[in-house]
Amino acid sequence: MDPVPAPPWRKTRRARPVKPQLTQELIVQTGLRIVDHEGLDALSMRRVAQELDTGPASLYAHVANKDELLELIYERVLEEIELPAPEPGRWAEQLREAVFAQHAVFSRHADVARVSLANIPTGPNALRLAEGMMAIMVEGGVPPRAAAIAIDRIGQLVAADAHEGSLYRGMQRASGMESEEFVAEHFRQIEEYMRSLPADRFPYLARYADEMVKPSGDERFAFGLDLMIAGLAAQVPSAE
Amino acid sequence: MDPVPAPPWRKTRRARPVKPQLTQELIVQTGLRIVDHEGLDALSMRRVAQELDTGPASLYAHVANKDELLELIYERVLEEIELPAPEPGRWAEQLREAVFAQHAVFSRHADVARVSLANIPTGPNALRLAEGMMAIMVEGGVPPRAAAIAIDRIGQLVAADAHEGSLYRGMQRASGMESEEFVAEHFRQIEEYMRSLPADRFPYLARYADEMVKPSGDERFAFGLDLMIAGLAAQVPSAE
DNA sequence: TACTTGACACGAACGGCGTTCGTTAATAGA
DNA sequence: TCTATTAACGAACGCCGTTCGTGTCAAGTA
Repeated sequence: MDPVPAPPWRKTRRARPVKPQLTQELIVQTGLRIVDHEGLDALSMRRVAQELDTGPASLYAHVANKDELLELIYERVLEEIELPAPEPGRWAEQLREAVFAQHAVFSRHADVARVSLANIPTGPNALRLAEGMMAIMVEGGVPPRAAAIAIDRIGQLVAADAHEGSLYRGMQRASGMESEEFVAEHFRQIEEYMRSLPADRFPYLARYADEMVKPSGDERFAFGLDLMIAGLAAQVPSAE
Repeated sequence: MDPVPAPPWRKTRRARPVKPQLTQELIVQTGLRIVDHEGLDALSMRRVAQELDTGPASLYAHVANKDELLELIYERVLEEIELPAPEPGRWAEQLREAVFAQHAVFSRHADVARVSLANIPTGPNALRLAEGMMAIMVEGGVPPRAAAIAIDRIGQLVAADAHEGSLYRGMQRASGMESEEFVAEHFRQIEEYMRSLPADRFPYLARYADEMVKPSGDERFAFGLDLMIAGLAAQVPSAE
């Protein structure tokens, strides 16, 4: 279906608005859509170009390289995260809520989290989040030095956890099974394996296989976060 | 320099022990050496084959695919980690030491940590470590359920941290600078950037840029770990 | 109106990757 | 000594990120 040349009597102005003009914005949108629908591994310059009905070379006029594209996609996702204004009395709850909000956004865009692990985030939105969390903690009485490191550690926690989630999504995608039954089956296998270990060399694993396998991803995440927040609360001077 | 056919009067037995026989063991060793010296990104089936003076196809007789090779390399590294026998009175110190031991091993093999993040480790050595840490904690009085999740969370912490370290190593490798001056320069830039932010929109970052940037990687790691251990200690019944 | 310029678009190609196929060569067993 | 098995491997396939040189079209200039 080769394009027929436009008849000469038609005004040649606006010759091809048929294809939306290529912009960085459009490329980032398209990239994010691919990552969300098909996973990070499916994202390639060629795939994005194909989706936009052009060749890979065309993208490089708007994006320096694939790394920059990934960074732009990541920043776009961070934009979705909202932070509350500090209320000193309930800094711990606010911090917890803010972190869960981040967690939720990364759950929506599962594979994007892998990008945050692969780069040290310093874009404008990463700074906005750091500022907000710093405000909540410092106003709540957490020593600035502890708050500063805590932001780093919590960011790592969220990223690592979302990354893990994305791993399961990838395995499930590869297996072609339904999400729930796949994860259940996977954990069932691990538990069975642990129980089958020789009880003389692995007494604890065999005994507590249940405890090791059962907690859901969300429970594990909340557990780790609460450990950290509790430890942080112990460092608020008035609480000593 | 084509090989000259061996003279017929020489015993043809042991025709070519010149090249050591290809084994999985040898392939894993070679792979680990490449990862340690040139980074994970430099590891390819072709690179390993070249190092062993053969073609990439030859490797597939001993290793299913690249993922399996990575898993084998990872297991090999885990072998280096040693765990103490539990002494109930000082479970927290023992746990701390065990985790630092893991951290140290991953520092020696910086890029291998990225493998542990990309797979959910269930090999024999991963189980051995889980068993040992479970023993230390349960004998110390930590509730089994909390201990089980804590192992998961601490493992993630170590992996994420080593991953971050490997990131810096990669950036440094790419920049061609010396290790120390590069990291120092990088942090100097970030601090300067934070200080330059508009103080009305980023008051905390501008004010506490120092605290955010200064702590070393080891300090951050220890901080996060200690938060978790403190939180865990609070869950030991006798301590309530 | 005719010509120049500059930015965007893009086909083709380069060198790399993981993996597979079909063949060869060497070993071990009968 | 002949045969069955298996490790080794050259060549190729279909991907990838990226670059180069060319084409094309709109805006600016004379």
